[in-house]
Amino acid sequence: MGRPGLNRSAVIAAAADLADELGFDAVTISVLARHLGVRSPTLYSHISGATDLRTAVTAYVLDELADATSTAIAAGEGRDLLVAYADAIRDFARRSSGRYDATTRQRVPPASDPAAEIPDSVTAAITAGRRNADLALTVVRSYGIPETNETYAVRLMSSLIHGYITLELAGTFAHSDPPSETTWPEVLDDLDRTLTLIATAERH
Amino acid sequence: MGRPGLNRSAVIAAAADLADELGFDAVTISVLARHLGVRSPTLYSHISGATDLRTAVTAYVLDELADATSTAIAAGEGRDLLVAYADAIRDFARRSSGRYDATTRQRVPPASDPAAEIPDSVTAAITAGRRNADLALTVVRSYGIPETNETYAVRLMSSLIHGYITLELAGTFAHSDPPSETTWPEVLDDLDRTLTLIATAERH
DNA sequence: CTAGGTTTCCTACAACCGTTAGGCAATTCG
DNA sequence: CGAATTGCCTAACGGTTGTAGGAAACCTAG
Repeated sequence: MGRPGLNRSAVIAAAADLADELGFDAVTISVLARHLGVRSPTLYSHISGATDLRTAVTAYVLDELADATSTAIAAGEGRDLLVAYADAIRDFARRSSGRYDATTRQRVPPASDPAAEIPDSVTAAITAGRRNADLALTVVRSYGIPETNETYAVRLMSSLIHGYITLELAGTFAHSDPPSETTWPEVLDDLDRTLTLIATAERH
Repeated sequence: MGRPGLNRSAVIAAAADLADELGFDAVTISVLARHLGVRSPTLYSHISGATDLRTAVTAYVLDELADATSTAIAAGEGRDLLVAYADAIRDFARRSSGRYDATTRQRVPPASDPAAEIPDSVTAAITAGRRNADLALTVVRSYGIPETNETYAVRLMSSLIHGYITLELAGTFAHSDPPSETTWPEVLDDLDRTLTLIATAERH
């Protein structure tokens, strides 16, 4: 039925590649259409607009990231697990910075109109986001952190990893010694120490 | 000489306010012109284009942020200084999220063409960025951290603070207990502990 | 008070992007 | 082979960036 050609998945995957090539800001209908060798209106058969496209890319990339970290933390626990997890995220961000940008640059819609339909891409992004949150929880739990402090530990770990990667990618660390490559393991050392402390010591 | 009216500073200040009102993405020639009650081409007398405008806003806001943290850390040392510093940044980000976005969303130009002129707004942003970096260094130094580890400590502290604020602003912490307000002081506690450790313990 | 110069702002225009509407052609199924 | 389905197209509209050139307002000098 009908003739074969592009489909939604192919369009979104191409958009993710485009983000890596030219930056997430270049993920736009016209640029993407040019890259795919079609005219702009063609894409509206597969996506419902520019925001839908970008949100769909975010969801797609969040799933890729969850896949990457998921396989990285397949084995090990405690410090090894933390390093594997953090390295997986950082490697992902360095290998494809446009994709990583997509995971952070997408604002959650203000949920303004309760009558408004929630697009598929939004729920997909939320689901994929939760998947990543669950993986972070797995890492924290391997430290034996009591349930009361799980959320706190996830926030601490995520903030530090995300913050370091963001600043590194923005070039903030590029103009001072030592190289960012050197300080990264030290950051993980200190994070490991703190997570261990949270697991063992009683907190007020 | 000439008639009075807008000038570059007024335009950029208005753009910063616009970022807080409608988000940094809304900082665009046409929207800004509408807000100022003039036509779009008018703004080209004061700025050289959309990118120049956004970069100038970044520089302007980075200076505001440096002002805020600078007065916050006027007194105190160690833990008190850290809390004052971090709270100043977080308060700034929460009070004006569009402005804070401007500090992070601006990519450094790839410095592609060595023959290309570097616009004033870019050098201003770099200078303002360095001002903020120096303030971070002041906080770290008050812990008595040896010079060898200063850069590392700045990176650790900046990553954690920036990461937490970014995720908090993105709403990542909004759907889990305890509230973000509660975990923030704990983050600073752990950061204080780690900075103290870096200052006293010998590091490999 | 008038003339010049300077600066601000405007209209007009070209190019590009997002988006909608409607039509042609290719493919697949009965 | 015919028909439904689907993919892509052209045409067109509104909005945005950016350029060119002109008109009005203001300050200063004579």
